[in-house]
Amino acid sequence: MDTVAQSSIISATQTAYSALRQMIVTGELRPGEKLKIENLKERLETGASPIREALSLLVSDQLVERLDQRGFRAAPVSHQNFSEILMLRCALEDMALRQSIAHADDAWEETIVLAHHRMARVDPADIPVFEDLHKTFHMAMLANCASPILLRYCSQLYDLNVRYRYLAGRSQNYGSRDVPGEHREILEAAAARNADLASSRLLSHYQQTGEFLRQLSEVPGS
Amino acid sequence: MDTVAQSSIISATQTAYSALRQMIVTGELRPGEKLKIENLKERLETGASPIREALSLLVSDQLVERLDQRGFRAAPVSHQNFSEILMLRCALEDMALRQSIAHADDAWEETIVLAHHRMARVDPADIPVFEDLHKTFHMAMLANCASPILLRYCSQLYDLNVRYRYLAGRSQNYGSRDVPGEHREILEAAAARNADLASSRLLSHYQQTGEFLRQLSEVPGS
DNA sequence: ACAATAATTAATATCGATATTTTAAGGAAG
DNA sequence: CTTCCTTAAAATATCGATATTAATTATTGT
Repeated sequence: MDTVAQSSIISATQTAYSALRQMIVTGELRPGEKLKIENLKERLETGASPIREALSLLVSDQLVERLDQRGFRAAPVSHQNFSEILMLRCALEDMALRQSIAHADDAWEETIVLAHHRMARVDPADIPVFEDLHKTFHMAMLANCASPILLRYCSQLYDLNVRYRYLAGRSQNYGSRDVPGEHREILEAAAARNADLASSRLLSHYQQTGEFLRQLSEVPGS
Repeated sequence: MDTVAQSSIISATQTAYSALRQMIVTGELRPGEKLKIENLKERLETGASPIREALSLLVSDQLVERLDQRGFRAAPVSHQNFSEILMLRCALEDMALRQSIAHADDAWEETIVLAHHRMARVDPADIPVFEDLHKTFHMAMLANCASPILLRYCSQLYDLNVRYRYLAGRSQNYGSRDVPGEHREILEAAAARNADLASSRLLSHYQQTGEFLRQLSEVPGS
């Protein structure tokens, strides 16, 4: 069969999953777009089975919808959906952050300082690198909450939100906002174990971004 | 190929998904148990592809775990996991119920009254029927919250919790508790649009069940 | 011309077979 | 007797092909 290819250690399904996820989050696959297996087989250079399985995984991440016997499509977007994501993120991350701080120890404090440092030193214009470190930073803040399911939900909602950021167009600068400063202040409050302050800063951070995105025109599905 | 079989309207994947879900929730497939495709092919009388896809869907429901290249297994259980589910359910259902009541209208009120009636009139000893109506009742209370993602999380957590009820053994009666009475009181508070009272009754309902289950011995995985 | 229906095309869902990888077993050496 | 390596068995992951189902186009009758 196929000579080398995905030989290595990682399965074709995982490869397809990561690639498709990336393509949907960045908007390369548009909201509502029909996801044809044949089509994706070529683009990802793999068989139908791994793609089908990857799409099934993405269904539960709410990035893909399965239509009865009519295959898959990228999840559609809407103002309503965006507002819901923002609202839920605030509620769940508030919960996670407070628990995280409640269990704070030196090791965790060092983790978040490091995650912040790594994010702060790269150029935010290098989107893929920055986005990755940005998520790592935010998740590190929550990671100490000892609630894997909650973390999973936060991670899912984070990705759904990032998708809207990409769809709104990444060339936007954030006006008069000092986003790095906001990050630093959230970090400082968390490191100081001040849950109320850290949470209020985090939620404000999200809501400002939410307000900003809300002003941009919605990207229509299909 | 196979003559009749899954002819009808519903796909083999959906059939396998429902069946496997049921088998895991009821404990027919034990926590931590290896889920061998060959094995399941026989039991469900279908091919490997639908089973594989169904298992992928269950992964995101957190009822199944995927191990690198070593297939699937039923999600393990633990006290910690149970506590987390209970905690999250209380937090998320509190949120959903309050929003549901905030949007209350006559149609919703009628829905929950009806759902309660249908649950109340069947014999709780008829487990499959009662469980179905019980979930329908609880979800109907939340359904008015206009937040599909939140509802989905609540539904997931509900199922994860039901699994623990099955694993703890369904023959248990709930001691001195008047569970039907608790349901009625939750319904009444919600119908009266008293969010604080309804929520406090709902959470107490869950926490009592939680305490009860916590006393039973944990079912070991594999 | 237009609706309804029939033929055609395209795409999905599923099967059966195969290559890869993991697990288990069996020896040989230390 | 234990450890490591080799070999055999089992199971997974994936492919290629096919039957089903949905979408599209052509056709016919009014």
